[in-house]
Amino acid sequence: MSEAVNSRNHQRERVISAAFDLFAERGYEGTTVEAIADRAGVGRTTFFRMFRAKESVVFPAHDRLLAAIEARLTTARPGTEKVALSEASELVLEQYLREGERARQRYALTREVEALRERERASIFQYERLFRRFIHRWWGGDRETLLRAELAANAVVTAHNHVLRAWLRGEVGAEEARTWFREVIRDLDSQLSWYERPVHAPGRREHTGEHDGVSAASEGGPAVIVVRDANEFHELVPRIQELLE
Amino acid sequence: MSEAVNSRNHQRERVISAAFDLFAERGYEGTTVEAIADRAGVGRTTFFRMFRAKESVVFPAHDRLLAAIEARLTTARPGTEKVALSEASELVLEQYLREGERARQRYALTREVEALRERERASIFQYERLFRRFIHRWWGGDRETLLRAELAANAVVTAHNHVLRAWLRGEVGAEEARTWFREVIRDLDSQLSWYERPVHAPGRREHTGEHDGVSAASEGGPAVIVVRDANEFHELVPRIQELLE
DNA sequence: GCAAGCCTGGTACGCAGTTCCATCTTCACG
DNA sequence: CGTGAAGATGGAACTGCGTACCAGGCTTGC
Repeated sequence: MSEAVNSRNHQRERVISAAFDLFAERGYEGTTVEAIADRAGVGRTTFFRMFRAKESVVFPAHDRLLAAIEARLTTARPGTEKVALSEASELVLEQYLREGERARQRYALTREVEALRERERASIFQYERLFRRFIHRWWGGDRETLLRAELAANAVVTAHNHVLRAWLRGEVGAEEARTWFREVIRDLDSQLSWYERPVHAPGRREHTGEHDGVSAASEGGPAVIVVRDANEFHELVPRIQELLE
Repeated sequence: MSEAVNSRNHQRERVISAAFDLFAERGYEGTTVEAIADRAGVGRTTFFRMFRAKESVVFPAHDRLLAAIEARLTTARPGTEKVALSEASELVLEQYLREGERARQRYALTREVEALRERERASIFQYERLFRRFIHRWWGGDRETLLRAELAANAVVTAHNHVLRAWLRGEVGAEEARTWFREVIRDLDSQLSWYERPVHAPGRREHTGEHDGVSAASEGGPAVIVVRDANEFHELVPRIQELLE
């Protein structure tokens, strides 16, 4: 965590800001990479070392986000897959909400510029593929379940994006978006179950209390418990106890 | 239907063939637009008049296909929407089966070249949007059904592409692909019906037992608890309770 | 303090895609 | 047939993205 690294992060931030400023002033196509580099006080070469392409500066957090999702999905255990799925998507939502105005700027930009829309689609496909990979694995990993896993993954991503876009367009506030998203995921639940229904017999799945708003992942070591509504925690204690055993 | 039009179509065919030949010889990136134009005996300028971009020569029938789908969907009447949906997707499948080897060449090319994969995704999104537009209209066209229309459209397109890809990879023959596709669409039927079912009133969902603890996230939000030793969980309950308040 | 690396920025290059213009073909009409 | 208009063609020049290469400055380790 040396000074050099810190300064590089700062430099990177400066480039991103310069880019967004210029995009706002002259539009995306009207802004050359050279202009961005100049305003940020770096060379054109350095820009391309920081970002693979001009488009990439618009979605700078994408890779980190993908990694975070993968990390969250990896923690899923039998019975907690749906919570993992829901919370992993929520990571994306939260990232955007955190970015706030810049995310909305990017959205406005993306609406206008075809090249950026393509870029956005590429991101969405990466999310879908990631989710599909995990769901497919959870559901057995054989060829017959692949299509269902794909459908399930796409459904989650689509639902998430639907809510996200509403927020990006300013149609709902941050808190509304959160609750709406949870609602949508809950609505989707039966769909995912349907998709999960395998062609042949599934491995049995004991009741784990996932519908009770609590999930737990535990394998001997430390246990992590997620309680969706802290106010009803005491009602859930028996369930949690059960899950931990 | 003059001689000129005929000759132009022929010329266009020559360019496409030249492009595919060169892609096979030197790869996509290794082939310049100038080389394609030269081999086809036309000018570089003419190439860009025929195809918007280098990528476009790889998917030359795309626009026509979109139009055909739209035409088929337009003929849907109350009660025949699902047939229209199924047959419209089948148009795509049939187009590929008709193209035969060239379609498989394109698929192989698309697997290797990122730019072409992006292009393919863009096509898929166009299909999804088209289907969504129609489904949404069929289901009333109000905001509440939009998400469900989106989910339904994506499900159809995803299922179709799944089968199509199996054929493109040579895993199934043409006839198998056709029957499999119909089978898949039939399986999807109950899903589409579910998606069609209107959303619960925007007011409030009544408090059913199975959703306990999940819905009321407005206060406090989810809590995450880490228990270092799951075995001692019960001893920690009072303290956790305390922390949550 | 010196040498071995890396980060930086500059130059040059290839190529996609656009614009402009001169030339050639096609077609309609007298 | 002939002629003029409209449109199609190809060439040349230009912009800008992305890459390769190189030289100079800065950090890092000994």
